[in-house]
Amino acid sequence: MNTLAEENYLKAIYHLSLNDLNVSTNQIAAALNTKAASVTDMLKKLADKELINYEKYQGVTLTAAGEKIALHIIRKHRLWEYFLVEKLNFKWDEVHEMAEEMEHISSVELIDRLDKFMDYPKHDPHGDPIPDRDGNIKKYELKPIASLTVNESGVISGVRDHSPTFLQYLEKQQLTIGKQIKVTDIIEYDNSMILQVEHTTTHISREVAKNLLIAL
Amino acid sequence: MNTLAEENYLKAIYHLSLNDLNVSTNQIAAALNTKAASVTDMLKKLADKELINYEKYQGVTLTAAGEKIALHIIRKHRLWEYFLVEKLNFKWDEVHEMAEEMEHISSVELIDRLDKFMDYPKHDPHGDPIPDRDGNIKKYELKPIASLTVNESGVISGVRDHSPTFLQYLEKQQLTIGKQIKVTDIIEYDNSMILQVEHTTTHISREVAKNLLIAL
DNA sequence: ATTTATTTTTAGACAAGTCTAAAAATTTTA
DNA sequence: TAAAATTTTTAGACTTGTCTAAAAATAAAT
Repeated sequence: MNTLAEENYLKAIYHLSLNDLNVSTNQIAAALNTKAASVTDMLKKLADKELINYEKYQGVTLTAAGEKIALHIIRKHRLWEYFLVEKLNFKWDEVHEMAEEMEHISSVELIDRLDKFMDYPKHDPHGDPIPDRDGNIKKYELKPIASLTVNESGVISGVRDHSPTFLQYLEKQQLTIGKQIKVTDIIEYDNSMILQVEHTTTHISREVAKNLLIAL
Repeated sequence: MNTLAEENYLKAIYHLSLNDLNVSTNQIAAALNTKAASVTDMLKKLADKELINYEKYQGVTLTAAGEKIALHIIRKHRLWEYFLVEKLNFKWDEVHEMAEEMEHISSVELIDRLDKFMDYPKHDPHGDPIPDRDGNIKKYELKPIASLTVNESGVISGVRDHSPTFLQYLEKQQLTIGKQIKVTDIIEYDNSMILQVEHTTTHISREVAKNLLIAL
């Protein structure tokens, strides 16, 4: 259907679109670890296939068809991540690279059965929503802990940084998905925050607070 | 490590080696649905990497390194087939194409955990032995039902033809892995055989008898 | 033991996806 | 708003894996 490279471009454009309406060539190049010239070549191909809207120098957006494909890849990625954590007992910081390969396995029937096997999970191990088979995805309604003020609380429900080092740090501090937290103090000097997490207290930097998300 | 194409060539050569010591260019081309000229190109590349022993016009054999890679791919293929049948409830005739994609997922840790998750199966759904993580594989010690004489019996333990049509036929006749069979008669005219399978009687052609294997 | 048929290899070409270097367009800055 | 900086595109080249057509080697047949 589509090549591996095309799928990776569509997925990258989808993710970048969440932050910027028009995605630039350089952004895509950075996300895919390739060069701008290569990106331009591929953008022409994807535009020919009507998977993206592309005008020279103006950046790109996904067409409905392109977005559907991107969401299908993301669905597969997140279901496989869930499988790896829940069934094969990998940690949440270990599964991304494997899922990057597994998301390209083509069978739709396989993914539907996998979904059923795991009893239709709604979120992957990092709290990201899993699109359904028609490409419907729950709107992302989380906000960073950094936006809270003293005495506000919430439930940890997602992360903005998926890097293993960040995830390992959170694990060590017990700051994992589902945990109830409360902001007990904010240090004015550096905007770092003191959190109450279950029965312990943790001190996190503003950097961490911006990348840890709670449910609204 | 190795490209997808290289892995497919090594696997094909391994399978063909089970019937012929030296595998010919044309045999490989037929197995991979490609042209002899393309095969020659790839054989040079694999020989450069010392994964095959190759002398012009003489056919090829796998080196120890090449065989190890082939067996690793086959291990992954068969474990994924087992997963698809035992965990996702696919039928034995539906899993080959999916496993062809899944066998190229690279993580060794993933496969070891999958193996454990399924409690270390020894055979895939078609009765083929699953190599261990070091590339050791049980010697194939099965013989076709066609080699039996009247009143001999055995347990169905493998197939020589993995095509969906053959597997579906066997399924319908209840001729599946693990079934005890006994030859009650052989029709001299066409060498077809009458089998006792549990409490029923089935009549199979010589063609089928050659492709259905029982344990020694 | 030659001729014929078959198999295999070489030669040259092509598509996908990438790259570097240079040109063109856009954006920023003074 | 014109010059400078940045971004994006074009041009041309390279790699991987494939192909067709033709040449070379091997095997089969008379």
